[in-house]
Amino acid sequence: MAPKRQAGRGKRSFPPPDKSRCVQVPGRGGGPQAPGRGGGGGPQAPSSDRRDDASGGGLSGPREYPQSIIWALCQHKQGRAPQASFQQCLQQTFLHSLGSYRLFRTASPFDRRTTCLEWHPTHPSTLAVGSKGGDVILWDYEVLDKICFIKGIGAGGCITGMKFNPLNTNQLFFSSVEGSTILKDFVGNTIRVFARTNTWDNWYTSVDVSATNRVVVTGDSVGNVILLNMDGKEVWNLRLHKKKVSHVALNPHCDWLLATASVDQTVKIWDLRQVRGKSCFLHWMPHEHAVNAACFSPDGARLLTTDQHSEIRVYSASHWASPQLLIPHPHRHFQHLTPIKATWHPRFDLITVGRYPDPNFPGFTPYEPRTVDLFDGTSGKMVCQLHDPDCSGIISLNKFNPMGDTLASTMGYNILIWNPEEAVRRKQEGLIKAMISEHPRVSPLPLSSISEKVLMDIAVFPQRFGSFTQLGPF
DNA sequence: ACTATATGCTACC
DNA sequence: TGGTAGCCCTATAG
Repeated sequence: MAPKRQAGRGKRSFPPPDKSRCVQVPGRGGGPQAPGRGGGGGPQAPSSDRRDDASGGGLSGPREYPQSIIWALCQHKQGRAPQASFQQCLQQTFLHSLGSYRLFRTASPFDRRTTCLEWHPTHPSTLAVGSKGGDVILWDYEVLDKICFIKGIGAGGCITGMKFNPLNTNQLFFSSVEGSTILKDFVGNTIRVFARTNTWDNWYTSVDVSATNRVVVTGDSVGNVILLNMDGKEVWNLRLHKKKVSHVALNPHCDWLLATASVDQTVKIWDLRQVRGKSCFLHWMPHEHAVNAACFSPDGARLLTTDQHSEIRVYSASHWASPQLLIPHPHRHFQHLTPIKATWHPRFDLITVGRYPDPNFPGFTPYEPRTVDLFDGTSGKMVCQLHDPDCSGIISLNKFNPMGDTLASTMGYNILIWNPEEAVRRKQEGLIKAMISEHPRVSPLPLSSISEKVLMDIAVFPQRFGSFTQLGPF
């Protein structure tokens, strides 16, 4: 038998929090044990063991009717293509490009595990990552030394939730094991304290913010949820769950709709306007295990839940009573692992989640790689797996940036950035730039004169190409 | 190579 | 309903 462990149990006296905060640049640029190329971005070994089920469908032949992006673009430009089919075609194209995603850059700036990951809402290459010691890094991965580092308190400082202030993107909301939900600027100055427990026995576990409704929601480790306005005034504070609240999420399109997930093995949907107590939920979704996360889809119509064992669920707002989709997926809980959370892609119907291979999960194979798995959000089929042979750890958190072309992951102490093969991209961008200077709009160009690869890029990521923004429906 | 360490969760009394 | 023994079994530093 394994030796008896005593970590993480019972009452322990924590070191008194050192409240002094300072700003510093982390000393370990890439980290001594960074997987291969901390901050570097050198040539990448191709990942040979990726399974790419998507390649069967999409762009096998450029002129194949009707999946060809050129066909779809023509149809769309002439106002003929049904929106759904065009969107589907773009998704197929994106899936195809996922096959070329490689580990682009890594960083290991912390002295403890990463616990939290959030992209900047408008700057496409900047992300914030929080750690178990309360440290936070703000990192522009395109500019190697452009970082902010907010020092945490060390033991017991764990960042549990993070959200850029939608009213001022130079500020971040944090919930923390240190016992507060707080708004700070990038230098670490406290702008406002929204909640404080004043005890080591209870702490905040998650935070979300609505810009339209001007409210802040935060959950704690004993089941309470607090609703506050942007000034920090408490609207209500109620015990909505029997155990720790693991996640709170406001619906992006319906700002009075709240989802809460808990280790009490339930997810609940609430109407913020009429919450009175734990029995006032609109809907109640019991799960087989504790639940790590409940995320609304970008259009607000669906809810994605991740449990602590082997289930990912998708619920539809039109029918909360039973899940629309139940995806079996190994991501079991372990005490010293950051809980695995599945997320939506911001623009396509895709779900991203880290795999923790489990000998008891059907289909387990020895030495099964710890991949990042992507699922189709409607069929539930796995469409792609990302893996880099130099990154052997379990990847707990995964999030695509708001533009949808870059994936950030966290693996233990490390931050990983996945991008389409860099050389290919640069080449394409060079091509596009040349095209733009020659032709300010794509319309006068005969479609046959543009390579399919270039068209695909314009269609899927028009934001990259300035003047083409008007082309798509997004 | 080996060990200590790190605010999880469940079942049970 | 509260306290805790037993179990889940990673990844890092020394």
